Amino acid sequence: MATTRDRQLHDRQLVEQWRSIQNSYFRTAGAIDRALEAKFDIGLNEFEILDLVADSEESACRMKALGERTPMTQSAVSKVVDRLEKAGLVTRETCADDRRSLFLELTEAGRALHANAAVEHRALLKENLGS
Amino acid sequence: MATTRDRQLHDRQLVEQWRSIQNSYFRTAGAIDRALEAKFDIGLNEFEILDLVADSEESACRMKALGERTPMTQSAVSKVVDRLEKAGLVTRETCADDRRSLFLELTEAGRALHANAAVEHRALLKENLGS
DNA sequence: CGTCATTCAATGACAAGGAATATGATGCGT
DNA sequence: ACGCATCATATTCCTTGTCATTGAATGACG
Repeated sequence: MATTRDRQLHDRQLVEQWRSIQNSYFRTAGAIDRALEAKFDIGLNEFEILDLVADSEESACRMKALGERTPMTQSAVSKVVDRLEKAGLVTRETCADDRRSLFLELTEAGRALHANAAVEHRALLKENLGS
Repeated sequence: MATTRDRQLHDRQLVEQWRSIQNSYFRTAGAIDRALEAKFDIGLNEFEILDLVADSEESACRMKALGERTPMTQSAVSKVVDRLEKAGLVTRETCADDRRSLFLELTEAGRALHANAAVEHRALLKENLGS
């Protein structure tokens, strides 16, 4: 039977596990964010969106799809795309068959920046996630 | 020798691993945050501080120590404590031997709320982290 | 002591994210 | 064709976080 002491021990381990996840998440995200900011003048969230757009270089009306592949809110995605657009890295193209939806496309500058930033991103992931 | 294809595969796995960490972090943090907000009217960060204060129910000039045990910035901690104090859950006590530092102490209300919230917190950790 | 560098914490200006809501487009039921 | 629910996105408002700076206290050292 589970004693009170067992329960406390288990709770303590859970909390330790959680703190360790938090730390490694923040350490990694922070390192990547600072590096991208410094070298390419974009934040982590902006890169993540760029990365998703680059990844699905095919059909479909993006915005919606993006929302499903990131933990960001719909409004956060909308604002990140605003910034990317202002920075000249992506364009919003209206979608012929459903004018509510939007296509996102990388500009040449966007493609170039993504290529370089991705190298940095992967390197920092490797460094921080081990393996 | 490592081919270009090997490198691409490895990168893809790294990115997958990272997205999985992100998702589980946000899922867990989000669930806890919403639950605490709904039932106890405090956010996750506020609870984490409360938890740390409750945990080190002993000596030492807190604020500083807190900064070392959480990924939050010093100024974030300061503001979280502001809110906790306004909510009547902790008090800032000046520290006799170093008047730059501060003690934090739980009020009775703080202790009570922490006790209840901790149950919820642990339960959600267990649910989300598995085990 | 008097200075100077350092430390702890608070603050103000600003950026970013979330919730709720607005806007406009679609599509269904009648 | 009209009204209505629903969908994709944008926008507004508010909260929270960060950065840089400030203020006060301390400590080291000549």
